[in-house]
Amino acid sequence: MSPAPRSHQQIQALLKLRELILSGVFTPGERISELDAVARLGISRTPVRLALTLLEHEGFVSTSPGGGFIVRRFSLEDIHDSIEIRGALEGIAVRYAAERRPGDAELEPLRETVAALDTVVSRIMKEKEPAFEAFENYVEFNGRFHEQIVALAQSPMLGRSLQHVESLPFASPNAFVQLQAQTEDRTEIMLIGQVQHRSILEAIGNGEGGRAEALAREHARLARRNLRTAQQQLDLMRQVPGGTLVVSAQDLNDNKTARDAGEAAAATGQRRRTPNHHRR
Amino acid sequence: MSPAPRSHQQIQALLKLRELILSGVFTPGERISELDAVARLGISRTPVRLALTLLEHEGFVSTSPGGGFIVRRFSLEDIHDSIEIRGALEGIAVRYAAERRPGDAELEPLRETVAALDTVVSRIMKEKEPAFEAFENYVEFNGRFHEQIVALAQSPMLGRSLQHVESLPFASPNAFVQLQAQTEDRTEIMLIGQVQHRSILEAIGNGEGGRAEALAREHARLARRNLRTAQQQLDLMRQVPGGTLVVSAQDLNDNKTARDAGEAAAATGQRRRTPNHHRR
DNA sequence: CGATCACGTATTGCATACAAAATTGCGCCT
DNA sequence: AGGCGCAATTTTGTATGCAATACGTGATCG
Repeated sequence: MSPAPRSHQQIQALLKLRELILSGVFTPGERISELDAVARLGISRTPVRLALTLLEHEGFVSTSPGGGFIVRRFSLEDIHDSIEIRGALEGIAVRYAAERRPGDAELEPLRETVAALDTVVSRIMKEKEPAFEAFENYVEFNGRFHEQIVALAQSPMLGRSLQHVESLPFASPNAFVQLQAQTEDRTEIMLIGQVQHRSILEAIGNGEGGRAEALAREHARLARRNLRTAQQQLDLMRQVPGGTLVVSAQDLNDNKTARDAGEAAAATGQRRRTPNHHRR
Repeated sequence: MSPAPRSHQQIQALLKLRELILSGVFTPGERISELDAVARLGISRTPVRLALTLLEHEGFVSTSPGGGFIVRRFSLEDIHDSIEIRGALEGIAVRYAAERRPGDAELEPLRETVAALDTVVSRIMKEKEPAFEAFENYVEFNGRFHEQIVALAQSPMLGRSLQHVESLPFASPNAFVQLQAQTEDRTEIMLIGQVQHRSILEAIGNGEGGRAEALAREHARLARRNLRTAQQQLDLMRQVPGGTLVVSAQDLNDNKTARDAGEAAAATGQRRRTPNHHRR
């Protein structure tokens, strides 16, 4: 009937819940009851329940032993490993791409993206106070670059695995770019990154599979360098997509001592309910 | 109250549907309607629907444009790539394991598994007609080996990604072992595989991360060799877990010509309904 | 004779109602 | 006074009913 409302409730529930988790409304370790979510979203239990199950597969929540869902906690090591995994998968992608020996026409879109990145990066490096808009451009073309190398691999399975890894937002190629904009050594990092972009393109064009793979892996590790920076200033971490899900070992202990008995009960596999949660 | 019936309907639905798909009752490309599944399973629509959604995330089915699910088709390239991805992830796992420099006590379980594999392999190679039981033993210890190297990596994210890849059964480490039992060059393959097992263990023990990674990757490629064997005799493919989901380019064309107009309609994004599907 | 529009039917999607399981709090017994 | 057990309430899990959407078929008009 109405023009757009074919957007199903499931999708709405999924998006809203993901947003609530990422924005920190639901804190890591917190238990999400269906009724909570239903009351918050105004959507009935069936689609909410389905959305929560999907979020579990995406890794945002895990099922509690007694039933129900809890928001997952992630450590800095988890982010570190996710980046490494993404690098390995992108490495396979560019190796496949190189070994297929794509024609010039096929490589043209990637060439254009790299050229666009060249322009954006050089502009950012020239200006002392780079405009916010410039970084948005960088995010756009950087994302496109990563999409294109995966597309060039022509491997549905590879795309599937990468999509799964990047469902955790801090594993995506653009996760640390906005943060990078505020760091001191951003010019150095962007320079290195752009050299790697060009080198990967060159390696694919030359059919140098091994070189392309090594480059892609090392390229991903640039994100780990940014991660270390964010690690030192934890307030920066809050700006990283999904950064609110990260709980340091320090915080973990704090939580533990704060929740004392309750946490112990949860550890024994007991269901832990939020004590008094009156609503409406 | 009752001892076991706490096994929920969702899980039953998931298991049964997965079994129906893997056993070939639902053929690749076939549309699965909820009502079909409900009638077949005797479970109400809600858990069936949820199970189908889960199967979608596992990769067994995909959503049809007009709604509903269709059984996914996999090509031999998809299997090839899945194995490569598993190899890459296991490579990271053993590199992490090596770089952690685990103590002797920590490595002991892996040592025992490798020793057990030594025994099984040497027994299989001695006998002219190796007992079926021996291969079952091999499957058990081989699976344990792969579990243990992932555990040694101590990386939840890595475990998560591997679990996702191996949700497609033909990507699992043991997928081709039963098939391997029937091939001519099984002694050679098992010999190589076992040497690799030992070498990986040695590399982890010595802290040789790069070597361990290279070995794990090459080890996974043994499965690709088996895949090539199965490729030549497509009847062998039916013995591989999930092999019924594999549709060669040849079969794809056959299906296409057979379904002619209907397939064309589906290609335009129209919903395609099974014409007359009387039941009961 | 063909094409288009309208109507009928079947299937998906959502919401609610009901049943079962579990946890918490209270009471009783030791 | 403390621990164990029972009961009540909250919450999850399942089933069914209803509404909306989309497809197929038939009829009518050009």
